[in-house]
Amino acid sequence: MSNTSYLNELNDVQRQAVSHIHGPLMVIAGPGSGKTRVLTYRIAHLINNDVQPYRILALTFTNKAAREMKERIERVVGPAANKVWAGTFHSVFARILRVEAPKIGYPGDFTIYDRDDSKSLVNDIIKNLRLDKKVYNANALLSRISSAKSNLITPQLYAQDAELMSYDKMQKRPMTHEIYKRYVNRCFNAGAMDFDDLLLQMFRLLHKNPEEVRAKYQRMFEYVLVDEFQDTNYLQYRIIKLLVDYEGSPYNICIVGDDAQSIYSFRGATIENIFQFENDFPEVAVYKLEQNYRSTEHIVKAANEVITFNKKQIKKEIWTDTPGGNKIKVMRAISDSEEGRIVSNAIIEYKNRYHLANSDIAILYRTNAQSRVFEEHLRRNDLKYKIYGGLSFYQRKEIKDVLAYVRLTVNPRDDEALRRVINYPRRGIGKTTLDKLAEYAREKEISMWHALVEVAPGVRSRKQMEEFIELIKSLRQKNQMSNAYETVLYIVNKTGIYEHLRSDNSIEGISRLENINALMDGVKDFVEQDEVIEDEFTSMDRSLSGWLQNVALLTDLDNDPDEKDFITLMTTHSAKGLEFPAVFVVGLEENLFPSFMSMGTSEEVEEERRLFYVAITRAQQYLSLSYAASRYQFGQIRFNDPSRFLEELGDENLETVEGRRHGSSGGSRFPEPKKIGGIKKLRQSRRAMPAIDVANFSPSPTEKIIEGAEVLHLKFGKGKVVKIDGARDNRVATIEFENIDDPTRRIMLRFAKLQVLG
DNA sequence: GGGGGCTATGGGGGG
DNA sequence: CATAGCCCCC
Repeated sequence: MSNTSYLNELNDVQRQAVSHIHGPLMVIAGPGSGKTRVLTYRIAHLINNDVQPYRILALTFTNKAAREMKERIERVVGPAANKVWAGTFHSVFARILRVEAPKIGYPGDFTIYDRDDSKSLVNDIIKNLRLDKKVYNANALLSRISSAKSNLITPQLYAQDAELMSYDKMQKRPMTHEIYKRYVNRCFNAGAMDFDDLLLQMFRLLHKNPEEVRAKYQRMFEYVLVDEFQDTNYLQYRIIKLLVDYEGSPYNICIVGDDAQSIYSFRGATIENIFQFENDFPEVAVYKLEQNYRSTEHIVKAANEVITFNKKQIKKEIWTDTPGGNKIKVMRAISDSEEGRIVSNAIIEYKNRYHLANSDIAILYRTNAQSRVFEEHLRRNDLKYKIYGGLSFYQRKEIKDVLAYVRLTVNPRDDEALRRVINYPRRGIGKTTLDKLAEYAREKEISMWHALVEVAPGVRSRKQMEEFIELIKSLRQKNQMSNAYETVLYIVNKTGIYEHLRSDNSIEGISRLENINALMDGVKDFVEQDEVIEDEFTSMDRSLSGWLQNVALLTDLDNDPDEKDFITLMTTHSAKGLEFPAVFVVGLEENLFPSFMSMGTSEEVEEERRLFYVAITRAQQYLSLSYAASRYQFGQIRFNDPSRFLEELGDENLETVEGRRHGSSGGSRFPEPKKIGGIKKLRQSRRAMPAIDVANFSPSPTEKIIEGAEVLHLKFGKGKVVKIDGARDNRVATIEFENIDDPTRRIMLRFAKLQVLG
């Protein structure tokens, strides 16, 4: 046995968990309690105890987590770490399905439909059925379909389920089951799997082939570990059980999780799996990691405090033995843009006072749309930053266009890809032709590609269609003879995409071209990867098809940025598992965090609270929370109360910051907020703020704004002009507003949006 | 029958 | 603020 000095880096509970080799094991791990360390050291420990690396399966939820895990294992055991089956549920199953999918009727080169593909497919089905797409909302239907799949409810079972059917009837969507059925058929006929299918088809594969397939993987995966178990759904748990729960199994299953950090119930995750696990594996050994090594005392205490407002939880209290540290700062901004300014000013101050690097700092928000104002202010202050998520590289139009051709090259039955590019670049195949084609395909239950081949000879746009067919055939032929890079190069040239983009000299056009080039570089890297791992699953993976499968499951989070020292901007969801010396959690307002979409039931609010818990526990030393009194949301100004979560942190952990004056900093049209009171007091004063009917708001011409006029301002509400000074373009109105804390405001008429009343 | 421009509509978190 | 669908022109 090799070096086991890593055991000395662990506390007692951690060490027990790591050294637990045989039988089921559950680790409940609070934030910052060394969960990843336990997981990786346990894998290293297994390898040191002569377990073959490729017989260890470690499932995570993000590629990043999987990659980090591998890197950390490698530091202990060396290159053998690369043979561990560590990856996301989706990527590991996709890898297996590439080999095994033909056993359940799919091609090995199956396409992965992303969310947009699924959505346009559902919309097409709705159109075919002549249903009202306002009633039959594609997103609602997709979430219905997704949750059916995640609960192993087939279209047949769905139609027999009285509860589901009556719910749909109540929602005025009685045809949901029919849409579900058609959706499944259309995906299957296109040789495509959506994200849920990667799990569902894996389940079906194991379930239907107990001898050849299931037994093979049961034997292969001697040890199974699941990270973030609280985020698993029913289907994922069933797959895990198929792999480890069988006659004669060693039951070497280890799950790691924290119910307080369960934030994915919207995609079917259920904490019930934790309770179920204890029932299914009664001999399970349970270890609770509660000592927090990450954050200073006030942060830890506030986190404990806030989570007690949730009824549903496994009792657990995190603690730290390093007392002291800063209190949590709470900052109020008058508007969303002001919030951007306050936060970037605070960042500058932190960097100076605490000598922080950009990379020590993160701004976390509830929704991607909030990133814009921070971006603006950070750029203005020359602070380097990187935004994660949002429109990822692979979701950009030009990238999706190229990928659609790649998909067609690999699998011409891919209807969604075909629809996307059959007329891009323009080749004279319009809506009418496409509709005819689609109808033909639907009647004969064949793919659009086959329809195209059959229909082409006898119709008016014959020539264009035949050209397209020849194009795709030539791409396929090229792919037979060349490597992935050469084929993609051929694709962008032969299809005319490259030419088309090069003729566009706008800034957007140039950036599109750059993106295509970046994509090409990516393929090249992929092809030239020199790492050779010879097994049934990876030896063939340098192909175009392998590359496609790879990128289909990548997200923005997976790209390493060129610049190293940057401030991180990301959603609270994607921040899970990360930590930063200084964290700014922003937009802490009712209707935003908690989200207006999740305020209906107490369960939903509890999930939002767990999300908040995740957010604040990312901070190691300096935590700042901010909220804006007014904010642009959906194209209008909204006034929201400060988030309820701010009141749940325990006042002794908070420090409410006075708005500092930065008179010369300019840029903002809004005066600094003056004295900031306690949050409760603010709440009351805010309530007096009238909601402005934005639809009927129309700014008056500036000459109408004279002394004594009653005016309405979009952000500040109703007020009276007391004075006008300056001349022409530089006129400034002094206005007393009725319902804001700091009523006297000076407003530049050139920029102001004021409506004269009466 | 295809192409281009305009209007209306919807808008969360992610593999 | 982005995309889909619609209308009008070629």
